[in-house]
Amino acid sequence: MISVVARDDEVRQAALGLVQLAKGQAVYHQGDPALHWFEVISGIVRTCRFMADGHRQLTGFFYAGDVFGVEGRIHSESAEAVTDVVLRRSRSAIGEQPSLDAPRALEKALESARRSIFLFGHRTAANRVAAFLIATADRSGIQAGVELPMSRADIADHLNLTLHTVSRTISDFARKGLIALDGRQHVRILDLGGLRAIAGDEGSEDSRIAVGDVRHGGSC
Amino acid sequence: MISVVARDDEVRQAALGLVQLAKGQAVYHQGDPALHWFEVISGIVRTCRFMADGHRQLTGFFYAGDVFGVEGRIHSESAEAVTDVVLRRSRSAIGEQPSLDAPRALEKALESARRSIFLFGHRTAANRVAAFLIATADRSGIQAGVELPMSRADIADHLNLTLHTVSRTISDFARKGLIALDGRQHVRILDLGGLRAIAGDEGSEDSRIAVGDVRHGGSC
DNA sequence: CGTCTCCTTGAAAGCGTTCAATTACAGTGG
DNA sequence: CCACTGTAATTGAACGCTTTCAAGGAGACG
Repeated sequence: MISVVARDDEVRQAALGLVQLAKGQAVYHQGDPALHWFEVISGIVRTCRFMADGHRQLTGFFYAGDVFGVEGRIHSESAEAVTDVVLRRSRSAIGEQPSLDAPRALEKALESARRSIFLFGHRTAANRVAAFLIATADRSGIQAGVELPMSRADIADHLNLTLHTVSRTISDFARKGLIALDGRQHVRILDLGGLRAIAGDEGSEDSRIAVGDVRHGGSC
Repeated sequence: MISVVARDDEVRQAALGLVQLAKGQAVYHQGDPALHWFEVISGIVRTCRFMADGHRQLTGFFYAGDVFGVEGRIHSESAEAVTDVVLRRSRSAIGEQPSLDAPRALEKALESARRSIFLFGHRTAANRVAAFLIATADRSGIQAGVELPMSRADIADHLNLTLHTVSRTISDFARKGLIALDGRQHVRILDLGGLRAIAGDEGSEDSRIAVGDVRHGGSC
């Protein structure tokens, strides 16, 4: 992991507020003052939080166009480069100088947080991994293929599972013919319908919400 | 929405954009157009999402001062009154008429979403229930006592557990002397330190990312 | 006093974790 | 180009926790 760019704490700033980081480097750390927020220009970033018991919780993966680091005065999570990345740095949206883009950044941040909650809501390991694969495929753009540049441990900490369970589940999917593994980090989706069935949801948010006049939870 | 208030009150409250709902009633349903967002004046509201497999996911509890319903064009979750509630209704923050309070509402929504993610991140049932009790105690205001107006099923769906496991865990805590149960819905915390230890985090670190004070003209 | 709903508790089964070992892969140097 | 080496991923087996199935109890309300 040769650092051809800036070091962790001395982020190099180019003319346009662009920041380049090598794979594995930290954008900022949990507890740092939240002076800026970031937009991903290229590459992938993960945000994570280190709990008192030592285990790591991954709160999101951020792709090109995504925004992260929108928080109060102090970053409650760390942000790290999953791949080599280029970011655009913007002044903090909150508290001080309100930028025009700030509300949009907040919306995107909220959307991302909701996506995480949605993933967690799935009950079983198969549910979560399937939902994760579908969601990742959607965001990667390529329809039938999913790139997984993050490690199994990253996925595990994102889904609140162990890397063993993630690995097992992915292998199971391959065994059942739902997906095909082209190397470790590339997944071809063979049976999207089956995957969706396992995930237990429709996958797309706005288009089909089958809420007729179904009275949920009668005692409400 | 359905109003259970007397006529004269209704008129008075409508002028202020206030809405009153009885326990169990829905504020809006999943899939409804998101024309407004809401601030809790009194009482407690839950937001929930119904998954395709039939199970319910509770994405948050909202207390006085909290804001919910800040979303895109369509509500991706339902909102329901856990107790009798009074709400203030505001015009939708997103897309159309930008209100001055909109960014603040977004910030609060984001804070709430992060809180949920934080809860989910805990590994075991004991972890999650302990974290939930501490968080709820903090928000309820009363230090050593926690009111739990929501059902065990609500808590379970919030923590992604079954109501059985929630019940068992709470009973265990009581058996170990960490808490005392005064009826089903009131919990006295006897050993906050022990509870924190089980929760596996400090609990207070997160409560400070709140966005309370928006500073005007402050320098970076 | 009965009924209803919600909560608690028990026992067994299922699933994910843990511990432990093996295998695939990328980077390096011969 | 191929062997070597360290890291990441896969797989196996036993354990433990949560769920599931099933039953019993506690309040609330008429």
